[in-house]
Amino acid sequence: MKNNEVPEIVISRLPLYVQTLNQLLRDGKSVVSSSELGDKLKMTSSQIRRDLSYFGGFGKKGTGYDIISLMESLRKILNLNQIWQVVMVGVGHVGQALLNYDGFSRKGFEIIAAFDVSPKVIGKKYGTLEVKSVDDMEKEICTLQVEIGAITVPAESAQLVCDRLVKCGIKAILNYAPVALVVPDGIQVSNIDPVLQLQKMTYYLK
Amino acid sequence: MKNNEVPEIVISRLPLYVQTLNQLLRDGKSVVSSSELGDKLKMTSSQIRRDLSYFGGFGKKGTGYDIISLMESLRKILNLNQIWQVVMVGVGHVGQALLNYDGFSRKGFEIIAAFDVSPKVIGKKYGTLEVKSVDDMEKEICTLQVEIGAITVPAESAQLVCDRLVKCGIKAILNYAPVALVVPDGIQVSNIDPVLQLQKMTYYLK
DNA sequence: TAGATTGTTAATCGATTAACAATC
DNA sequence: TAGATTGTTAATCGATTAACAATC
Repeated sequence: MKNNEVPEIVISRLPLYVQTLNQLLRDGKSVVSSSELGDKLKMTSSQIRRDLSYFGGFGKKGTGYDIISLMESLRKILNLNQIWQVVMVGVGHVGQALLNYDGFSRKGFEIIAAFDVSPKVIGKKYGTLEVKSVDDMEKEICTLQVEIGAITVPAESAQLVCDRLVKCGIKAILNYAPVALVVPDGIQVSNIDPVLQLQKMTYYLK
Repeated sequence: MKNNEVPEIVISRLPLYVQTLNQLLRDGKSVVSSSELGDKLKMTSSQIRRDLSYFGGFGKKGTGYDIISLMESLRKILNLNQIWQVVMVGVGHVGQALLNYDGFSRKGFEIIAAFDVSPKVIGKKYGTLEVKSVDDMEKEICTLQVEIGAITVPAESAQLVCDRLVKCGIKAILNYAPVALVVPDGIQVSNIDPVLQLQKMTYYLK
């Protein structure tokens, strides 16, 4: 790490730890060692202890980690003890699947607004949420404190939508469009493109 | 790298190169240098040249890379010059979105069978594809030469579905369920979990 | 030719792993 | 106490970058 920042790759593993701890908890366990956790995640116990040590000491020597308290610590580090509001742009098939996906809300992410260009979906309701015209996007969200946006529009319009979201103060973007978005420094982008994933797997096939 | 294998991280960048080359082509360019490509992808030109050099020399000194021929070479390396058949299990909201997503077929991935447990969707047609009962999965696909499976079932049943797919000869799995699947050596798994992506971004927010 | 850019090697950087003293 | 496992440091490993000769 450059100064005293935690490497991004370490951060990206924390949600996996939370997920696995949850699973262990559901299996009825209450304590776990770094090597058990490592087995589950196909990682070395060293790496897990090293990762955690960036944030402090969470275990008890000779015993391991209390699952609930470790999970709580990690959730606090990742800012997961709050409900994060999300704005969605594009209510095609992917957008609709996301609106219907309860995993979002169960994990603390709430879609509070959805926009589209098509009169076919504008006005449509998903639960209590009504799809609005993308023309009204700035008016609707720039005053709110939303920090997360989901882009589920076609590739051609993704960059434009992205620019507009950033202008409205969005700081993190979940991008479903198959394009590499250009954003200013300090804006997080996560790309979800199943085709890229498939294309790297086919290298190993045949 | 251990022996003479290409590092996985290099492989994972190749589809991005293909994507960007496509974009440049659409913009009307026919030649690109490693530094231009690096600018687009926020990478150093060194890294791009190093990555490509694992597979040979594709450029011309003093000039750069012919976009079409580099793209063609990369597509061949990734085995993208064929149509890959995909079997899908789970036709809920996510599965339906995938069935309706034309990006799959446009990029050479064809969903040839879809299975579900629910009588509500069994028999339903998406284009020419009819959803079948998951009970018939083995009967339907074990004899085929499909190598790719998409798991779009709830978390609870994902591992079971995964085991059955592997038994049918599936070698690569696109997993939409929020669980870490356990698979035998040599089976590729790519996880698509938007929540994990969101959870690593929230670390940097607030 | 002169300028540009590749392909490749060596240097650097960062991440992972091994080892072990501390201690529950 | 003896056994187990943490937290941390040092060693190792692998990936990225810089540099440059080759050459289009």
